Amino acid sequence: MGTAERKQREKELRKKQILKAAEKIITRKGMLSTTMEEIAESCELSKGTIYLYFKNKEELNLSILIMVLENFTRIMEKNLKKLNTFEERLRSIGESYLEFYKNYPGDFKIMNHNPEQHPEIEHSSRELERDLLATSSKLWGVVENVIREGMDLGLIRKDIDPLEIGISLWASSNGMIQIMEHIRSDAQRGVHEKSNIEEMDEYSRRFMGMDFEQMLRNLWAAVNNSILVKPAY
Amino acid sequence: MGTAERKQREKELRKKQILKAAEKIITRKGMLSTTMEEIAESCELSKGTIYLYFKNKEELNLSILIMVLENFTRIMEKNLKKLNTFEERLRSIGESYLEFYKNYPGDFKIMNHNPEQHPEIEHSSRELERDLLATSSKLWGVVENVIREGMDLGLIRKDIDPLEIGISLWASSNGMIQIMEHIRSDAQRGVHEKSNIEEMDEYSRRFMGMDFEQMLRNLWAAVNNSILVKPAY
DNA sequence: ACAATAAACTGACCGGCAGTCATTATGTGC
DNA sequence: GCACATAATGACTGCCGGTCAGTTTATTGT
Repeated sequence: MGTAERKQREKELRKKQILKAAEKIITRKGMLSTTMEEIAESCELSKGTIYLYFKNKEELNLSILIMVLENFTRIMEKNLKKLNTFEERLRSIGESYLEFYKNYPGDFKIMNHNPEQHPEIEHSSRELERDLLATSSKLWGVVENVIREGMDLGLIRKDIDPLEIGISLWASSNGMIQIMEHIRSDAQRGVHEKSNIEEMDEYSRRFMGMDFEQMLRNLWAAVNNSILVKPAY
Repeated sequence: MGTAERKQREKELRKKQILKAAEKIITRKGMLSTTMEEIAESCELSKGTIYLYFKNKEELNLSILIMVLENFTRIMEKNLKKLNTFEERLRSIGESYLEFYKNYPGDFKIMNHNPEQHPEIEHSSRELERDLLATSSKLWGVVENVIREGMDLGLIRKDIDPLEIGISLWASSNGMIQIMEHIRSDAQRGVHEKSNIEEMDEYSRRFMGMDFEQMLRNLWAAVNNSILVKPAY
């Protein structure tokens, strides 16, 4: 009798529906401003029902984060598949990141959202934690593989850890974009509609006299240069 | 008659007292978990009074952020003054950052706290915005000056923008530490007491098999190498 | 077809917190 | 010691995350 299985599938489906609906709102309003009530309304359920599928708001947010990370990894992998030379592939990682930031600014913000810890509150399920760790590990792994590829080709110094480079690139990109968000929000607190690269560029130029994308590319170049056997000065 | 002036001074003093008290709590509990009531209690005032000195919680948080940034800039400048050679001074910037992270983990968290924007809510005062921008500009400026010094000595390539390097270093360091916080909080959601370098290192080694400080230093080296005239491989 | 049982769903309610405001207390000038 | 301004208060409002007793809907056994 497949009823139990169908029930299970339906339950998973509902969960996905809620996640999708929540993502839609959160990408517009941000995690903090979005209320559980709003999410419930948008998928035509009551607030209580949401809590049948997610223990609390934090778990819901975490689940969305996992979804977004998976999505980004997919994009990055898709872009990598199209390319043949190692140089292109190394460059492609940064480009994917920038592309994601441009095309999905809301999701990007989710990706970089760092939840504040409340020591008193009971923490989210171990399972979800493991999922998140696994998902981000997979993401870094993709970068790691490209670096490793470069090592095999003798193009990248073998005395460094490929994962370390992956994380460095990732970290510095995040940091750079965050600093830009900071500058933008300092400059235009509460007035803007949504994050986009043109706006970012404008502020970047206005306040620091330089192009944002160019800065990001230069930073990547800096990291890349230091890992290549023959740096391209 | 100096009464008005004294009143003014007293008002400023109160504001500082509130800020100090708030900082003390926030460094322990974080910005989100700290309530206005708690802050009020800790400086023996009522909640309403706090709102006479700060328009809302966001403005209070922003004022604290400015205070923390000023403090960090002071530390960085103090460390720079002690050193004579350019190489030491360049290195010192990164070390100051790490030192601040180790010694004032709560303040460090404030420094990296990115407030979510609520478009509906009226934004904070223009004056405060300008203060924040001026303060962070001053911070980057310190880095910029060291880079410029290196250029004058012919040790740093002149075809790059010193401010850009300053921001890059700052951004990548922030990003790196944030990613570590992420990993740590993924691994140990809600269980830890407070941020400290030993704990960070433990997680860094456990999950990525590498030392956190070493990673940070390597990242700085990467950026530095790409700006030096003769990279030190 | 229908009762028994389980599973999904609801929304009124609770507690906590940001922010408000009518009222009270304190200090200053005359 | 009175008039006035300024500082401070805390009860109150509205919002939101989270709960739970009760209701609706689906499934199973006979």
